[in-house]
Parts: sequence; C-alpha cells; structure tokens
Amino acid sequence: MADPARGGVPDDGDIPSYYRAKRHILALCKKLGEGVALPSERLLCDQLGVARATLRQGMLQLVIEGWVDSRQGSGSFVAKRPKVSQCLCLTNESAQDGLSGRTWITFERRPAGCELAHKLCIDQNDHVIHLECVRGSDGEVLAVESAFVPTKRFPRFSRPPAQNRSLHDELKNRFKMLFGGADQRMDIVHVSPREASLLGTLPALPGLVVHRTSWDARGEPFEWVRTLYRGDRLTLVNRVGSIERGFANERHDLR
Amino acid sequence: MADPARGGVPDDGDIPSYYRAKRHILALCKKLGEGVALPSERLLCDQLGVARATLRQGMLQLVIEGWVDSRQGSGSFVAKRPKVSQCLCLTNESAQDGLSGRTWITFERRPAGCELAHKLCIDQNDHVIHLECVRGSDGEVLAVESAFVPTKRFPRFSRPPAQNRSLHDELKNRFKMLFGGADQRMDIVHVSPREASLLGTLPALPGLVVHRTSWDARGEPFEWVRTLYRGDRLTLVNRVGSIERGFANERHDLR
DNA sequence: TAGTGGTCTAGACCACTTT
DNA sequence: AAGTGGTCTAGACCACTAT
Repeated sequence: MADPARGGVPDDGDIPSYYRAKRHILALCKKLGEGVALPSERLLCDQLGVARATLRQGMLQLVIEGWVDSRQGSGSFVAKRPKVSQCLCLTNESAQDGLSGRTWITFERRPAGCELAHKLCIDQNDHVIHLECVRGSDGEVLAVESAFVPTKRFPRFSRPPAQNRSLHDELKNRFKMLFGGADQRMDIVHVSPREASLLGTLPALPGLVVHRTSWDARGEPFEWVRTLYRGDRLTLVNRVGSIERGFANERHDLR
Repeated sequence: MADPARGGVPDDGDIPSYYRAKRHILALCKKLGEGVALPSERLLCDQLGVARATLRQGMLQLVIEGWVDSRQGSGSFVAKRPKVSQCLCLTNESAQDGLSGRTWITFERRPAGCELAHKLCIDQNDHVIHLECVRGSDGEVLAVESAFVPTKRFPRFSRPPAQNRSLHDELKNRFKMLFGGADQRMDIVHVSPREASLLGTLPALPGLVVHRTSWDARGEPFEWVRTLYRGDRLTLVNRVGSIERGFANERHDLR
C-alpha cells in the first residue's frame, strides 16, 4: 500500500480472476513500453489459465483506462503517448486544448421540440440550427459534438463555420454575441454504433459526455451542446484560480 | 433522428445484438417507471433470443449510465431518482454538492516517495499526511477520497477533521491556509475490489476519478487529492460565469 | 429452497489485417 | 491463408436475497 499514486489503499478481499488478469497485463505494459505489441489474447489465456471472455474483461478495462490500444485484425499494443488533455474552461477554450481541429459535418434547421425548447427557453414551435462536428488533432478523431442554437436569436446564421473554426468564434465575431456563462454536466456513457464509427472506437467503450447550456451577457441561453469525448484517449482538465502555471500531463496508475 | 436529446444523430450501420438488447431494456425502463423491477436476466434472454452474456453486456451499460440498479440475489430495477450532482468548483464546494457527508477512515504519516514529492514540490524524504474518507448523503456512499498534505506545511496537524468536516475547512480555519487555485484532471477508471466494497459497487463498473493538485495564495502546493466518484450515481457539474441560476438536474437519454 | 445477479468456461463464427 | 480482435452461444457454479 505504499504507492501514493494508487491512493494509498491496499487491495484485499477476493480478487476476481479477470482482475488478476488485468493486473498481469498492466505489469506487462509497464515492462514492455509504449507501442510494443502485447501477446495475443489466446496466448495470454493459455499463460494465465483463464477463458478468453475472462481475459477480455480485464483487457477492455485497460483499453478504457488508456493503457492498451486494441486493433482488430492486428493485435493489442501498449498505448502510446499520454492521454490528450482537454480544458473544460470555456473562456480560453481554444487556447488550451488539443482539440482545435474541427470538421463540420452537419448544418440544418429543424423544429426545437419539447426538450430542447425547454433547455433553450424558447417555444416548442420555434426552430433551431443543428450543427455537428468531429474534433481532434493529428488526424485522430477524439470527440463528436452536436450543438443547437435558436434560429430566432441568429436569423442570418445560414452556413456552417469555416473548417477548424469554433461555433463560439462564429457567434462572437460574426453575430456579436457576448458570452455570459455556462453550465456543464459530465457523465459516463457508452458510444452508439454511429458514434463509434465516427470516433473509430467500439460501441462497447465508455466515453465522457459533457452537456453544456450557455447563456449570453443578458442571461439568455444561446446554445445547447453535447460533446462526446473518447474516454480512452482524453483527460478532461479543469483550472480554478489564476496563478500562472503549466498544466501537468501525468499518467496515473491503476488502482 | 428527431430527438434533440440524443444529439440529433441517427443510428445506422450494423447494430450488435447486445446493443439491440440495451435499447429494448431502456424502452422497458421508461415504460415501467422508477423503482419498478425488471424481468430477470434469464427471462429477458428468452424473450430476446440472446445468450445471457450478450444481454448482460447491454444491461451493464445501462447500470453505468444510471438507468438500471442491479442487486445481487434480488433483481434488477429501474434506477430511482436523478443522479446526484457534484459541483467541481472548489470555491463553493460545500454549498452545492450532494456529498457533504464525510466519514474519515484514515489518518497517517508516511514518507512522500518519488511521485508524490514531485506533485507537492517537496523532498522525497519529507513526510506527508494521508487522509482518506468516504463521502455521500443519506447513508449512500458515492465517492472515496484520498488526500495527501505535506507535514512540513502543517506541523500541528495531528488528528483527522471532525466527521462531516471537509479538509479544506480544516486547513483554512485551523491553519489559516489561503486557497490560491487548483488543477483537476478527470478520467474514467474501473474501481478496484477494495473500492468496490467501500462504494457498494462491483469492480467491473467504471467510475469518474478526479485528481486534484491545489496551491495556496503564494502558489505553493498544499494538497494532492484523488477522488473516485460512482459513475452510475453521480453527475459532475461545472459552472462558468457568475449569473445567478439554479442548476438544472436533468436526465439525458441514451444515444 | 428457489430465484436472482456475478463470474467463468470452452467453444464458435465474424470482420479485419498481415503475410 | 493464417492470425488477430469483436461478438456470441449454451451451458456451469457461486454468493446473495427472498420466502
């Protein structure tokens, strides 16, 4: 129990065998180093004396936690590079994150509907613009984002932002919107088959979803956004206070 | 694809059968209402024509996403009440969250060690105090927290805070520490067997882990904290901006 | 005691990548 | 063609809860 990165808490009680397998594979990852191929699942099963389903339960957890990179048809590898950091602060969003690359894939008008009307404080029959983009860097897709803005508020909003340009930039610069504040809610979800195909993951993998409602300087909501981040490749970062510091980019151990 | 809560994105492509099962069970949850017992897994398997392992893959995702509450030996139920909200803001932490209840279970001195010394900007041979508590409300444990503070900084810190009293309160009021700021990093992890027993969950369930480094008004780090939140019962909330608003406590749909 | 969810096995077939 | 990871099956035994 000496390792502070593990919280200082010892593991005890009955250890399920998939958890034993997980620890074995994690030790292997640390020994082999980044990018190195792991033994195949069937071989690891033989070595550990467990069924493949059992081994995969542990393996999948390590994928989620960013230690293993499984590629169908190719093999499993010790995951490379530290996870990308994504700042949750809105005010300096574009400055800090590793997701500045945006590809807009959807721009369409539609009726708001009950739930969205409520979130945006508009009428059910009012329209909204639905924008969708995939975000990432270095050609890797790390997030899928859906935004809804009230048509009434931005009547001349008729085409998607330029590639790599954020919706906030567009609203601020082109439509003189003054940012007031936002609420964000973070949850664990599992990606749908469609999202999985956009992200290049599997629907069995959990991701971090952030729901955001933003309002302008007068307190009127101007957007509702849902961002799905890949849990295995991203760490969400949050800064409180103003002292000048760099963000650490550490890798934390399994517990 | 009309439902904005689902992000407006349609599902297409090949749907795995565990995902079909998941959608079936989710529809069942909405139809039955909170607290109602679901059919047993074996019965659902018969109805859907899938193996139990396949059904459980979908069922487990719904547990993680807060829709289903599985109790060993008893059955599975539509999860009650909305998820608890936990504010990530440090400055008004005690005001907003649903985790004000704290039970301190660990208080001990130990050498810092390499990794922790680096995080706290102290020497490897310096000592730290390790505090651990379980947090929650209404008798339900929702988080496990481990904190490390440098002994040198608080030499008269010799006993744990009173029950339900936060470490920040203790440091601010008893030791006149002035809070400067903090970094927080959020990731998805799987709880260990020991943590599972403290939280009352299973080690197969993912949780949200927040690593926090805090510093005082002079910029000196005074704590490193690791908090593990139950992913199935908690939503992390983050507020940007100062306009007075209540936090919405919504429940978002599966995608 | 019977039924439930939690874990595990030993196979199978598929899509995919590599050779 | 061979090997890999992804999905799925039809069982089994366990710990636990309700009765």
